[in-house]
Amino acid sequence: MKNTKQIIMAAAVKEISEKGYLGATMDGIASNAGVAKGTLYYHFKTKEELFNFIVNEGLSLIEKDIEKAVSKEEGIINKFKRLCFMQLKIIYDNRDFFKVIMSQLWGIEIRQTELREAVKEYVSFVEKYIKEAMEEKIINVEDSHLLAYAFFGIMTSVTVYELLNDREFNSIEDAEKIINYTLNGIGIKSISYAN
Amino acid sequence: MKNTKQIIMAAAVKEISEKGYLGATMDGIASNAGVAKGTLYYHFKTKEELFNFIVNEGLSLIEKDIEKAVSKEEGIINKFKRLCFMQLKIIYDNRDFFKVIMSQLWGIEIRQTELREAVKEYVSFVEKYIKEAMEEKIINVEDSHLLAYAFFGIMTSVTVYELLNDREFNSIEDAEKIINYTLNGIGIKSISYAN
DNA sequence: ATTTTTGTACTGACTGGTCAGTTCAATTTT
DNA sequence: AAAATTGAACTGACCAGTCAGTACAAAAAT
Repeated sequence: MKNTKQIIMAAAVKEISEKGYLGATMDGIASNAGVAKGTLYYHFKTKEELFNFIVNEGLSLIEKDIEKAVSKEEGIINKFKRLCFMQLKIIYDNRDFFKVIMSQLWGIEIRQTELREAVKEYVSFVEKYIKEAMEEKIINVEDSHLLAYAFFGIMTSVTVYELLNDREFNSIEDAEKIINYTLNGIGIKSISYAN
Repeated sequence: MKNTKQIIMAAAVKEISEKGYLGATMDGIASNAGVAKGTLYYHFKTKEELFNFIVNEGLSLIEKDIEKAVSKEEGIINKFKRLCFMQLKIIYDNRDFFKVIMSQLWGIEIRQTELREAVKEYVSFVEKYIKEAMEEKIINVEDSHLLAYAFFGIMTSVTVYELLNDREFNSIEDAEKIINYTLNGIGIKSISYAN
């Protein structure tokens, strides 16, 4: 009935989201999961292996979720809108997981460069949809790569917003506002700067 | 002549941006700065104090920079555009500092909640300009608070972009593209979702 | 003019605590 | 019976913070 590996992973995500990778201790994760420390090392060889497993498992589950929801939609416009909405929903539903990702995205340790590769793949996955929409002339931009990252950034700002305001960001209203900014921008036309 | 405190701070930003707060060691920072460990503790009481000093110093310098550049512009439209551009330029010029901020934004440790307070203040500072632009009906959104965070998110995605592609993001072209997405969006009109 | 004192900056060996990872015999679950 | 889990003791590397001492220039005392 109880899947020990899943329980350990959930406890680890919680712990790492709160204390960071180095701040999280194997003892803490074990006691949080309600298992003995030995059990952690029965399922995962090292702390790093546990971390990598969580990241890869998490990201691939999310990709499947998006793929499933988007494929149900008819027409590229609806598909793209659904992609935006799913991205927000998933970040909200997996806040702790995203905190782990965001906090570990920046350094030069092996686990961090590996994480970046995984995230890069995920962004490419999103870019696929953007390219499709571009080819159908649905959206009016020319650089799908750069846009995919801007997309990633605006969506993750949701988590920042929530964290910084001790506020539950879950109203459909707010999600729609964010999506609207993404799709329509904030209004001022054209720009040119240098220096 | 040489300002030891500044040298230490620069070395600390570099070290923490690469290894995170916990991964960075006082020994490493000291040797990186070319001073003895004791010198660190002569200038800063603890590692945490060093961290907090870096964050507050860094953010207030940036605010001053933006204030200065924006106040030179005439008219709210130009001011707002300059704000966008400055934000991108500052992130690019202080990549390591921003990596420190981004990696430490997420946990529940004291230094992290304090950092969030500082960043919150910074976002409020940006929001001020957005509100101004809203009141003058220059931009067509109604929620300045939410927008300030979306703005923060899209701008920081620049750093993610650069990191994930081992690419120097510095061309004015790319900056203009990002600003255009921010101002004009990516094209699809209106949206409504629920579930 | 010289000696003494003071304050500031800096040094680096040392300490005490922490934590990943190990080991393994005993128990429980399947 | 085999697989999974427990629990507790142990090791050794690592690191924040300490502290007694050095260096030295400038001010004060003689």
